[in-house]
Amino acid sequence: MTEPVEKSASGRRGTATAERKQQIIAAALKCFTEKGYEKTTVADICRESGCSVGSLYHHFGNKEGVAGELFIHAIELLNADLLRRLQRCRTVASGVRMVVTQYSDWVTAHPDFARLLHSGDVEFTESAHLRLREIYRGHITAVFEWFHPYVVAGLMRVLPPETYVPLISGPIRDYTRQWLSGRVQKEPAQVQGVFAEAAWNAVKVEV
Amino acid sequence: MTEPVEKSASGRRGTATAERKQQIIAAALKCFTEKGYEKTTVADICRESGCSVGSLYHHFGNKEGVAGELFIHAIELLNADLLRRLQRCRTVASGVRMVVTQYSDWVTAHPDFARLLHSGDVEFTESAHLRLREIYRGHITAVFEWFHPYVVAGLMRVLPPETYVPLISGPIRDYTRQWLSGRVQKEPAQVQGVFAEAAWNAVKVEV
DNA sequence: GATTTACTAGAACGATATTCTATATTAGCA
DNA sequence: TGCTAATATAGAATATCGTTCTAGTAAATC
Repeated sequence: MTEPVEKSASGRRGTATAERKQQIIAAALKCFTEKGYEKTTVADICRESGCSVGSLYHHFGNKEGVAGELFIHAIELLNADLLRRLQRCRTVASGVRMVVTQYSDWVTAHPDFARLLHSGDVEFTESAHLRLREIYRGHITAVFEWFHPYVVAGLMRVLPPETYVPLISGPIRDYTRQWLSGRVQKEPAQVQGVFAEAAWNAVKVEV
Repeated sequence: MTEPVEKSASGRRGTATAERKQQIIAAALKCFTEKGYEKTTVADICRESGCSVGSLYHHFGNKEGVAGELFIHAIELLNADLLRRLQRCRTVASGVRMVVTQYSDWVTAHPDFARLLHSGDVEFTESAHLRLREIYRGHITAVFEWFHPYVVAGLMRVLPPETYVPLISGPIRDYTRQWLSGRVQKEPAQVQGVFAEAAWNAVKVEV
């Protein structure tokens, strides 16, 4: 199980390579969405993208490699969208609520990505795992930096650091999970109000 | 893929069969805990339990069948434990807090079961799926019945029914997930106070 | 005791992820 | 431009693993 190549992409070759990888990624997303990760075969992905197994393994190392890149791509879209929307908030309350509403809007708009992110059965290669940890750390740091001034100003409760994320995002994530598995009907975006309010309630300073 | 046999267990044969099934279940739990569901092979389970493939398939139909029974067993332990502890509560506030503290106590005490319940990559047979839905429905009903009088009495907020579970249990479940994946160190039981308080805060009637 | 049913065993099978070998294409450079 | 090394593609071969099949054993029932 050798790691896939990662080379400087110069000229025509580079863009062609990037396109091919993109085709495979797109085909994989389609297959995973239709049949789930476990049930899509690499033959499926090859058929859908029109590439050979050799080519797929050359670029991604293995099936997990494909899923890993797709997963990371999805995470980065989600994270970037949050930071963008968070920058526009002008009060702590709206910032906390935004964490919830952005998440529910995003998963409602991109259920295929959401399903992938929640699926849990994607095992990662060592390198993807490390990269993911790094991305998570960076994102959390950026979000905490946004909130930090308000904590200092006494507008947000001081809590054990590792509890903020579950307190604010836990309920909407839990609801989303149930929605993806078909246990509840209403889209996350339709019930975000309740969860956004609860999130602010959980971290605001009592009057 | 024929369904496994399910016969009346009478005499020596019956107990021997039950023991054998139990051995397989126990071996499976051990393997899943050590290597994860996907990476344990049925050969692993057979080796660990000392049975043959034929025997395993006779009793459980397939690998999912083993995981399904284990999963259901775990869920039922968890649910029964909650209902037992909930019955001893004498106020709404303590009941809501109990939902959180019981969960965190239980997953801390049974991390192997917790890992299985959170793993997400167990696909179920049709019958296991239906049984699971039934169990979930019954449990939710029982829990809601306990809380109902308090809602009627105006001591708990009236919210969309499908939001109670995420509001109360979402944060601790989310935290547990992070704990199981190694992203946070403290056991759920060590931070349950914050989440129990938040749960009550989310559903209590404002003064 | 005979017969049916439940159980066990392990070989055989089929599907699928992965590796291997060969070939083609492109980039870099003399 | 032609040569060489690095990249990329293709598909056959391999290995692993879930599942099925066939045969044999033990227990229950009559």
